[in-house]
Amino acid sequence: MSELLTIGEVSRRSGVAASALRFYEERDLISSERAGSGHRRYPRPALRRIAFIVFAQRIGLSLEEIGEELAKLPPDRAPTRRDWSRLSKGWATRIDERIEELERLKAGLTECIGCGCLSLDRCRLANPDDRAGARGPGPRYWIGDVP
Amino acid sequence: MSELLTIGEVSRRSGVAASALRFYEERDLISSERAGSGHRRYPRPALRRIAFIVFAQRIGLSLEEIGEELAKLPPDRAPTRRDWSRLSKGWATRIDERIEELERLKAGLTECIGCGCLSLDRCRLANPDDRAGARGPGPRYWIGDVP
DNA sequence: GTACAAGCTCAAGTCAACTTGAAGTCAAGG
DNA sequence: CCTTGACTTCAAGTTGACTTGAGCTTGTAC
Repeated sequence: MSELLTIGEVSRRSGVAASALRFYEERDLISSERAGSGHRRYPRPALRRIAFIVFAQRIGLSLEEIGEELAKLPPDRAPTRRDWSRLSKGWATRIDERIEELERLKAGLTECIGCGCLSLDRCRLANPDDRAGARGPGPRYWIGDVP
Repeated sequence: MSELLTIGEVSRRSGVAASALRFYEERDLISSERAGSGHRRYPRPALRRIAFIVFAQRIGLSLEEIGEELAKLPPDRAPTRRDWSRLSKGWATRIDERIEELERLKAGLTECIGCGCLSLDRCRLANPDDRAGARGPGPRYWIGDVP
């Protein structure tokens, strides 16, 4: 097990498909050195970077957002623990918001669907913040049944 | 305000774009009667069905899953409260699971990224169930950094 | 030296959930 | 009658996150 890892090794260790790793590289989320052959060689810290990406995805960030976060890392030196933990600051808030929404939805499960009203101003399927946050394609909010 | 609603009215009342409503109809998630003109006319119960769809989406179900749920409703009569609430049974479990994962991720935020280990067997970014549940494209789990 | 596994690039395909556009019809007000 | 807005269908486009395939090169094991 050498100092530098091949894409296959990184893929097995991270659980991320090699094609996905190449894709991430194309999007500048990760980078690799090249062997004389043109094959990718990853230094061990790349694994942490990839872990960070997977982690952030599970939380709900898009690759673009993740890229913006990663761009905040110092380009000149290997990131320290402090660097990493600074990045994930603020995520807790995001997680909490999503958890709150899920709690609301869970309440609505019995209160709204159970009772049959299913309208947001009376029940609590979504709050004003959710509505304000509606953007992009697809249904993002439920306006309610009153004029 | 008549007995039957036009697609525009339903769109305004539900917050779901008319194009999305047509799309749902194509996917047999909702249905409509037609006026002589060929224009869609929705009976009021359609609003509840649409609310159900939006609700289920927020919880994280795909349209296909939602379709399967809706197919369980009695085709011969208007669904009752009991019908609706039977559908949403089991969702609470699903919500709880997702909340638990988010809690784990939140813990990992400080424990794993903070400490720098970022590997799942030692930290708690994902549990065995998550790994087993890995399917479909994209990274779904993090195998860890040990052989 | 010869398989054959593993890598490479680049273009194109996939999937979900819609949206957009074109080309035409219908309904209501003046 | 005419305009304007709401509606229709059908085909094609969009976005995100990848995957797949073709065609070619490299590395390793016997």
